[in-house]
Amino acid sequence: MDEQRNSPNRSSTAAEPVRSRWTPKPEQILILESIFNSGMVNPPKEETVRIRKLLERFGSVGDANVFYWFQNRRSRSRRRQRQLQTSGGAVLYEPASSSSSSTSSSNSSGGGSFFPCSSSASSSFSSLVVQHDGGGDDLFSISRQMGFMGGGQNPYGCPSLDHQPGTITVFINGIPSEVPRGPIDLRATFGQNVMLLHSSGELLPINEYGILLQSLQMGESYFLS
Amino acid sequence: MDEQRNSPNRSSTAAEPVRSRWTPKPEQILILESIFNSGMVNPPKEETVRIRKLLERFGSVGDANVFYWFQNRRSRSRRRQRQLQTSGGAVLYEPASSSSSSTSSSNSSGGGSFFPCSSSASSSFSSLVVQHDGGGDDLFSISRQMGFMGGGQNPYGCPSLDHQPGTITVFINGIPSEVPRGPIDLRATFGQNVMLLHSSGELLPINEYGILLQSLQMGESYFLS
DNA sequence: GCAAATTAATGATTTATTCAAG
DNA sequence: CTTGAATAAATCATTAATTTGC
Repeated sequence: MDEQRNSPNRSSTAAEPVRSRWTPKPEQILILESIFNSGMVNPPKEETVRIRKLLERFGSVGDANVFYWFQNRRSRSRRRQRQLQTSGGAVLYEPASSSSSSTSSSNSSGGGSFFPCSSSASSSFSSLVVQHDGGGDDLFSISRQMGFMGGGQNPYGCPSLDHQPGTITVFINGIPSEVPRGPIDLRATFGQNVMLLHSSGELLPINEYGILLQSLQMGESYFLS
Repeated sequence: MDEQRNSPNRSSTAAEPVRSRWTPKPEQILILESIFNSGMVNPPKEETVRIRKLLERFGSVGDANVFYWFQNRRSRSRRRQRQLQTSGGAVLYEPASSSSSSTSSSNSSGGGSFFPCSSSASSSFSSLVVQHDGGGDDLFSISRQMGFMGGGQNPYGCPSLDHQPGTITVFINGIPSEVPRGPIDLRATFGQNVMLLHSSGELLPINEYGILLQSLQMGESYFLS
């Protein structure tokens, strides 16, 4: 990291600090989740700034807020995964959430189309089963996954301006499914402790955050865990 | 904290990252130690900026460097103290250092007078026994000791511009000694695991970092450990 | 003396934990 | 109860001390 606590607001009376905190807009959370699930789980400073600028379209944010968000996202992902690991396991297709009812937690809150995108293929996933509650998880540690996407422009899916076309159709457990091209957050999509096998029997490699390292291939067949 | 890693330099060839790091000047270390030992162990952002500006008189520094320095100083203080706690203890007047000989470690390197001060009474201590190697230590945790010295100007001893006059004379173990007015880092001055008693028998309170919470009183007698 | 090799210090990064706003 | 913010602990990585062989 860099700097340190910012104390964005300080009461003038100096007696009671009473800080307030950033409350991310649903649109912002969608963007952040999208980026995280696209595999960029620990954006370097440079990227953080770009992300912040993106988010600012929907409300004021600081670089620090973005940094914190990713830090907490990683941390809590990992923790939940660990708890799952030690206690009951092998719950396939489980929504991963703890609280009961609707749990419109965080993203997927509002209804409308947020981004100035071509409506489809933003952070789809939705066509497949669970309403992912943002519970992608991992195990050990990672170092320097930065350097994604070379020198270029906008690495993330839709939130950016010029994005890659769209989704591809694959067969998962025999069911034709639309998935986005590129890395996929397996656990966030299908639930915890999930593995994906190609029809050849080969296990698809995922990183520590449960994200597929390569895109699924159009028209291919895969099987879950 | 705030931001995050900065990657101050990046090789243009992109093959070998080879980052370099800030190497504080002895003068800068003296200033930092002085501030830390004065009791400000976790300066808030605002203070950090002021400290950085001070340090810049002796070489380029960033706010982040200052923040890191205090963070590491606290952390390593605490760790060393913990190790002392668990293993052998009660080594009085021990220089706290591990390596053998002269150990002109870090600060106290050059000979001349660093600060544009009135030569005397900068970060004295020196008149008393051990050549403090910067081994002040503490125990558990602290939160918000900020708010020192009210709204004002320059809280630290000499490095700042307009400083408090000077030192006072007290008797320690019967020996007349010059100590600076204000908080004193007990362990850095006298060694690890040291306590100071007033001649009345009362134990002087120190904070978690081994720093006296109040100034010694001119002419009084104190006893070590 | 000196430079390569080794070790010790310490700046910078990441992870874990804790606190508190909402 | 969730989660943004802050901090501490652990770790990584580079720089300075030092040791060693010539």
